[in-house]
Amino acid sequence: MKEFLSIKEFSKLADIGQTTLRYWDDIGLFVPAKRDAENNYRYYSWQQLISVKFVTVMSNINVSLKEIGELQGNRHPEGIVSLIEQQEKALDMEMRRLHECYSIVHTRRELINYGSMVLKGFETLNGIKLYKESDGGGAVYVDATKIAIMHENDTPFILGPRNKWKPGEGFCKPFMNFCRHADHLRMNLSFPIGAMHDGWEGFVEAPGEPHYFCSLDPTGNNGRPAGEYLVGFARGYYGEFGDLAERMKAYIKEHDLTVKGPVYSIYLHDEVSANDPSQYLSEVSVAVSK
Amino acid sequence: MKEFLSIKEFSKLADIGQTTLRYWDDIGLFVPAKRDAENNYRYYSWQQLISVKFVTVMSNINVSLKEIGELQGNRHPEGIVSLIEQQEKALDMEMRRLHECYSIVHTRRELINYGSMVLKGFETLNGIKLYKESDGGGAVYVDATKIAIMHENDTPFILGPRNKWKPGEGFCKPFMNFCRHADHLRMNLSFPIGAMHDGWEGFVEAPGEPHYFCSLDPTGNNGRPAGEYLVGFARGYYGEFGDLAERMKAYIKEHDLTVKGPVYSIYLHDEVSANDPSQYLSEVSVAVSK
DNA sequence: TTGCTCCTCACGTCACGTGAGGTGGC
DNA sequence: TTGCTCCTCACGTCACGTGAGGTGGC
Repeated sequence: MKEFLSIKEFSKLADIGQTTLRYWDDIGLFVPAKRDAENNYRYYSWQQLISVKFVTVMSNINVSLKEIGELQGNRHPEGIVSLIEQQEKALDMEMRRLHECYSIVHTRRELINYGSMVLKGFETLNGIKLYKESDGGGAVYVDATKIAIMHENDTPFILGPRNKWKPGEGFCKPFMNFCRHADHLRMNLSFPIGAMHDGWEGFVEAPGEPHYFCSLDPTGNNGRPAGEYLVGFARGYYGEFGDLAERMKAYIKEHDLTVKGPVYSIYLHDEVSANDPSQYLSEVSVAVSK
Repeated sequence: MKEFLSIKEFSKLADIGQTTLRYWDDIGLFVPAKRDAENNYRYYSWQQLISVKFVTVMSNINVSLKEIGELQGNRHPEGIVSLIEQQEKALDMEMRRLHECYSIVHTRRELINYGSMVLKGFETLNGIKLYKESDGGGAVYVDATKIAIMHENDTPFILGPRNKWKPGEGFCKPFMNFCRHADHLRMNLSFPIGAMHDGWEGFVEAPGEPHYFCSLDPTGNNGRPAGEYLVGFARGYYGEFGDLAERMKAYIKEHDLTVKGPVYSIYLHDEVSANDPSQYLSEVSVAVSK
């Protein structure tokens, strides 16, 4: 009549570590059904295999051992149901939170990958997106030094407040102001951040002073619509686009293009993915028609 | 030219606690851009608002600060992408795990609630399910002391191995054997557990010795099909059904019913939801036709 | 005697939280 | 002088993990 399990047997069947079981015993959360009077060995009943599982589940969903213990002492259906109801709600929120984190890292990964492809001249493109130069016959590779017309998909974002630039001041104040509005605009600042100029003239005048910052949240209610864009790339620090504006201007003139609508700047490689500011990479795009 | 932020300002804008920032500085994970030479005040740059957000996101998805720190020291696109790819997979598993936990507590809550309704004679039924006595005209209340015919929905489960009962032995060995097969049968023992007899005769012979145990996993590939069932309730310890078999037998004879198929026992209130074994509540059901 | 399981006790770990006691500029 | 912000240092917390040293039955 072997009705009791040693700590090793119990640990194996319940899939819980022995040290965890000893700890739960120490704090009085889950005590063995029997103790050997001589050597103090712990013995668990088979029924405890059932009740211990509830403890592990609740612990797995981040209920503190204290809270679990309070219920273990006084188990009744209403108390258990009320705890479970609370935790179902908490779990729901936790899963939403994780999903947002997933969305954040996924968005960033796509930007970095895009940037890496640009730097490699799309050697690794692999047919995921089709980038076409306007003057070429078919699909050709584009690298970071080239200006090209590309078809871009919809890129949603949340637009921040309008920036105010005072002469001599850098990104600091407008950017901090953007951060301050995060809560109010329901922005999660962990998403990659982009920038926007109202129009082409504004960009040419002051490429480093965008009219808006934006949070590249895929659930955003605003964004860059799908379509044909003139696209250029620049390496270097935030807002430093080198001669990119000039090169794009020359391209527009040469190909007799008309640009319209806002100019979008997106950092593909930034603080997060590079040590050296000279290695940062941004994409500038503006809608075009012939 | 206020280009730097005090720890308080930075803490507010980034939504990270000051103690956390000091700790991250201590361990070298995320150090302020500047330190005041005189009073050792910490000053953060606005750019750090961007990079710190990546740290918080990675930390939020359970990447250890050590792992994050290793990348912070040597940031390059490939390393970041590789870490993110790993974490996307880990996040996916974590979300599945949480979803299973949700399913576990939800299933248990439904059983407890059902049990509580039974004990209250369905006073709180509220039209969620329709329980009918076979001899009554319409829908009537059923309590734990009554035998009744009810329409039951599909109840999925995973069936364990066939139990072997030796005379004089209790639940212990068969139940432990069931637990031992958990991994192999892809059962999560945290789900509520039920039992099954092959047929009515087997149940009447030995109500406390079911032929199978089962895990009430809603994704199970087996289960009690939807249909009309003769249902009875019993209070008391595992496998102790009192005179329930006799009462059900009398009901069958009186109403000239034919029972068929397996007999299902489900614990509505058990170890988890009650202190006192005399308060445990189980439901026994078997398919019937007239 | 050897190997195995179990015990207790002390200390470590991870990512902070919480005061205590002191500084520095308006 | 008062209030505010910042500092360091020490200790606490939560849920264990990790030996160290010892027991007890085959």
